Amino acid sequence: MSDDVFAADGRVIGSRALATRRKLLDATAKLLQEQGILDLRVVDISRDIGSSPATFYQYFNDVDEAILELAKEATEDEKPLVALLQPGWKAADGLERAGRFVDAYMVYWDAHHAVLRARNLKAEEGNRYFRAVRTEANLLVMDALQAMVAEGIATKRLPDSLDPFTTAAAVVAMCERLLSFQPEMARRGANRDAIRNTLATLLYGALTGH
Amino acid sequence: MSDDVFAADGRVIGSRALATRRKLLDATAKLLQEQGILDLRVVDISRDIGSSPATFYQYFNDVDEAILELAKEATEDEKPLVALLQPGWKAADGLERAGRFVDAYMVYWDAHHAVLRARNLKAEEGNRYFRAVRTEANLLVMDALQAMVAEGIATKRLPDSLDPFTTAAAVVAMCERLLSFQPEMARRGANRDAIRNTLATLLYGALTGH
DNA sequence: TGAAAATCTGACGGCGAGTCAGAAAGGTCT
DNA sequence: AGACCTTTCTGACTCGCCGTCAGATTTTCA
Repeated sequence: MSDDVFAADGRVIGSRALATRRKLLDATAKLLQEQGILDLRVVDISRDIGSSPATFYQYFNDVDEAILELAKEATEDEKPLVALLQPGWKAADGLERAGRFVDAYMVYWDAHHAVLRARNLKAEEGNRYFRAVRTEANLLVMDALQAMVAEGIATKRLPDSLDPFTTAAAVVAMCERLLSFQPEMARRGANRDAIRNTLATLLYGALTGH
Repeated sequence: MSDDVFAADGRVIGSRALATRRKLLDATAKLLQEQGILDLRVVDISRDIGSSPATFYQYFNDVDEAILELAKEATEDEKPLVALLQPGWKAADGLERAGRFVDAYMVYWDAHHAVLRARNLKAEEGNRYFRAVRTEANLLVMDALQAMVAEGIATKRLPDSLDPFTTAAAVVAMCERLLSFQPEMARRGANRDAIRNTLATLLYGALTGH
């Protein structure tokens, strides 16, 4: 009943319209990636699908609304990451498990980095809708991370000067931001493997105290 | 001879023009802070100083050029941070020294976050000038961080699976990004002190292995 | 003070945002 | 098939900002 999709004026749309809307979203994602959010034009998106700006406004009140939709779709792909963050990383396999999480995070990031960057920018600039989407996405992972830190503190491996929630945020921050730097670091000689292993080591340390 | 300041057409400008240019830069910073980069209009900047758009274009070819200038100015304020990152953080005082660095970083971030966010966005979207400015700024701090990590690895306190450069990048990433999250984390109960102490603990751990 | 240099701005052409009335396409019923 | 209705699309328009330039205004200094 409620996976109905709506046009900008609120009416439920049919299958032809749904296809058009999908094409617009894909074109938005593509151009966001190619040109960046600052040069994203509704005219270009429309032209890209061989249509006119008026068509775009049939489905979205503005570009933000389309990006927000893409951000929500990206959140779906973040959910599986949680499965890689079950407590109990031990010396024997902890580093390897951290590595697997980093690998998965890299794949996720690669697939959505343009949209995630846009989402974060809008969230940081105070847009409440983007804030909500980012929070929802981050909490998925952060709840799991927080539990691991709490366990580490309980077993005295980690100092109690760590706030679990903030530590979880720091770990997410590290992952996101380091991957943003990636192209530039590559230019300075740090390759993908070095980033991967360093990130895994840092995560393992911050989360377990090993 | 070469701290001359130039207008957009390349001529050297006098003191009246310099003052106008300064006012434009300040207004740009103010509006960047208030409205965010996506809604920044040359018209608004000009209006803010009681002038017309044409005046803006006397001094800058476009808004990016003004933001770039502000980013360069922000870099100056980052330099003093390096002094807080001399190797030799020991158990006795290391955590406290990490805390002092975090404090200084917070002040720096508060003063410039709008500009730094804009700089990072442009850099990540591939703008070479913003990339260069960001790299220059980050390297100041990262060279110092890298040296500390290298020392930690040499003394076997840190595992050699850490790449010093990447670790340095991760530390910068954590600082930058965590402060971005700050307003949102506050809403979820993590106060400024918790962030400060957690960040200090994580830095101390990542840099020294303690 | 008057002429030259420096600085500022009104006014304009161009382009993208967003709207709306009506055209086109698709579906239904007889 | 054809008349009619609903859904979807778009041409054409207004508005506001961008970036330019010629000329107005202010400052300088001989």
